[in-house]
Amino acid sequence: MNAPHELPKNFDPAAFEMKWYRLHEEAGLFRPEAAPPGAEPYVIVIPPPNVTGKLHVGHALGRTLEDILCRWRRMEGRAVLWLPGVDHAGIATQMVVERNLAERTGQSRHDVGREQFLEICREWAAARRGDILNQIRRLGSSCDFSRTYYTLDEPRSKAVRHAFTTLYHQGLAYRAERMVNWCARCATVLSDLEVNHVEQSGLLWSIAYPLAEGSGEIVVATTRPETMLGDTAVAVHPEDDRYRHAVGKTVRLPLTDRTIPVVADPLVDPKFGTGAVKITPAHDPNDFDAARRHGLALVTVIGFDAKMTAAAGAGYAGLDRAEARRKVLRDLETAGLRRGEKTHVLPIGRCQRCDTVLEPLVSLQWYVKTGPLAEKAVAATDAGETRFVPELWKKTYDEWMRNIRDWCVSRQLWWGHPIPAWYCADGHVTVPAPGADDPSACGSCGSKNLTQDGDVFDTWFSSWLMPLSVVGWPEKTPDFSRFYPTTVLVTAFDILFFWVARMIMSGTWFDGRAPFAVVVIHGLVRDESGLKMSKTKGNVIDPLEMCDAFGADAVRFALAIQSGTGRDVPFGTSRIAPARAFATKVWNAARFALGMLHEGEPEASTIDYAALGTVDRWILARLSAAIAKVTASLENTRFDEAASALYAFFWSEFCDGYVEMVKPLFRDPGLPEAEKAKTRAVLHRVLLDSLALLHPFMPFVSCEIRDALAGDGDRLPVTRFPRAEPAWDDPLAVQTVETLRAAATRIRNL
RNA sequence: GGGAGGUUAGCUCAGUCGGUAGAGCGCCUGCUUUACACGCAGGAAGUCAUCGGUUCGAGUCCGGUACCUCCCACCA
Repeated sequence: MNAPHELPKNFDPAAFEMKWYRLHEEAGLFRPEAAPPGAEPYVIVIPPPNVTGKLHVGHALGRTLEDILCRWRRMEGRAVLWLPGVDHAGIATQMVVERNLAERTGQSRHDVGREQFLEICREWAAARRGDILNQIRRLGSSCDFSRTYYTLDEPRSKAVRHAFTTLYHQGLAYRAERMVNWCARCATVLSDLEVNHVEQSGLLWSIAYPLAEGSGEIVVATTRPETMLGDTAVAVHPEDDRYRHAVGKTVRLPLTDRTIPVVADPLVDPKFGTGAVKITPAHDPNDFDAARRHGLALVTVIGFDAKMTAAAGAGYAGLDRAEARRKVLRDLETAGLRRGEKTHVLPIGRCQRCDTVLEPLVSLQWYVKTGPLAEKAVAATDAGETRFVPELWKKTYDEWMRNIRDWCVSRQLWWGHPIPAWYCADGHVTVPAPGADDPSACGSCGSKNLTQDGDVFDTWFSSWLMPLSVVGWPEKTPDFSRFYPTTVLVTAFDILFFWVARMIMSGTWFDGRAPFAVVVIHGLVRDESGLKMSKTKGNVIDPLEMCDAFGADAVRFALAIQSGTGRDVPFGTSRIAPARAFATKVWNAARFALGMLHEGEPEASTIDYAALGTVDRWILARLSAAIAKVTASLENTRFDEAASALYAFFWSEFCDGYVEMVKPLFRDPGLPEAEKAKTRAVLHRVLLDSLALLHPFMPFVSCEIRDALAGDGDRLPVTRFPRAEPAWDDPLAVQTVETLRAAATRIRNL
């Protein structure tokens, strides 16, 4: 414990913020082991930031809210475990490393080869990992860094393998040939969630398909003329009189030498377009299904590189899909088969990562059968095992869970967890039992000639296990038994499906217990006028720059006080400046108080309540009310309410009210020292409690001042959180002082 | 096409159980009052989107309308 001391006149957060962080981290205060033995655990797993990324405002908000909860609960005596980690970010990392490689050496990943490329990825990721963790520290996040996880490390790899092999042997992981979302730029399949549907205005072309028997034609309408080269039928509605005569006949497929049948299918909407639809089973999900119903062949005319294949015909093979479209339209025009076009708005799927237009293609991939998992998850959330804050998100979650589709978990990338599946020359699949080693022979035919699947898992296939894997699952570690399930998850709504819903599935499926008791879903951080941040608008705010300019305390407070009921959070210098002003206010109030307190005996903390006057009783009553309000607000995860209550109490009541009222008292030479000592004790107590109350929100300035005041800045993170004192409730004193203050205002007006 | 949310001061947002509307920023007027000009003391400013209903009383509860936002969605 340091001796109480003076504070410098200038409030300079940079002078002490990181000093306190390092001191507390090194003292092990952020580890659950710092709590008294037997303390009830309080566990939060950090949503792991991508190793490719830099801490952005969204992270700053999430980490701030988590830290407020963790610091508060820690001060309440809970064994707080806040687990930090970093995500290996499959596609994102591979993209960055590939780009770097190309810029540096002009080589592609294929040029350097898989092993070499993975080594480069590993080195790059290792170099970046520390940065992002330090950025989390800069915000003051009181994580237990001794337990830091990485989604691609040994324990996490074990968990991924265990999960997949378990699901496989339960019949819930399977390999199937289906129509998938293919990104030709990333050269991988994507899950449905990774597709951005964007409405786009395009054209709907009408094309005539002549009847094979000679006279007549059927005009089909399409938005993708280039795929006609892969048509294997034309479909019309069974009840459509216009086309009834053609059903069962064949048409000549223009630009090819093929003839294709006309089939009747209720899927066709007679009112749309021409009422006749070309069927291209290899390039359209609906047509793929229709082909199954009618036993039609698949003709693949677009390849995984988004170029036309040999099957597209001599004139088209090798063309890019866009060039192919132009050529097809030109050639149809020449053949006299174009029948006009009209504008049409259609939803188009784009790659979430690189915005490339996705191609629906048929390919063989690994899937997780999500139905049974979703059912268990929903049963748990319905039973209240996990509560959503705000509650309305449960509806969105329920809705998604009800309509859930199987999850495509394989990716044609190199960077990620390898898929533990082996194939023999005959195509038999061998997946080891959970916990078993790599197979040495085919499980079906005994062949020793096995090749491991060359794909890796979707990054989310490691993330969805987080609450389990970070505490050692599937091993029954001491951490697992103590810290699973976790207490709270704080996250933005944009990963509700990607991450939150899937974690609930993995927890309930593999362990039986939901992975967290509460999910706190916050909004998006926007700029100070409420606009979405974007590079193009140039309104992106770097939280770390803001920490340097205003102090991390101010950044945190600004975020907390704006984060209302799960809604978007306006943020910017106009929001941070008032928060810094508040920190400065606290600083200066403390400087004043120190001056008063140090004139008398330093240990002036014993309050003789019965002997106190009205003003002292008033501020104690208000302090108690503030404590009650802050505590209740935190219990309801109303960070904005808690911060506002603190701000209003400290500024309006303590500084503008109490301090101004006691000033003349301290300066009155006629007043006996014993009288002053009573008020000094109250001043001391109010300030001490205020700083403790403030600590979860502004950990640094609160420590710096507590250290000056009581010499215990090093222990503040584990100092008891203030509790409301019912004995201080004094409505009469409150009313008297409030009447007095109102009267003062009236007099000043005169 | 389905679903969710929003509309309160110039701006960004609070508003608990229905009882005479609040904050921050901005604006105006005074203040170098020895903690603080990142401050102090005051002030102006709202038809609570709109229509109807319930009620002694509605920003708050119920129904409709308008506009805005977002999410989900394989129909050409």
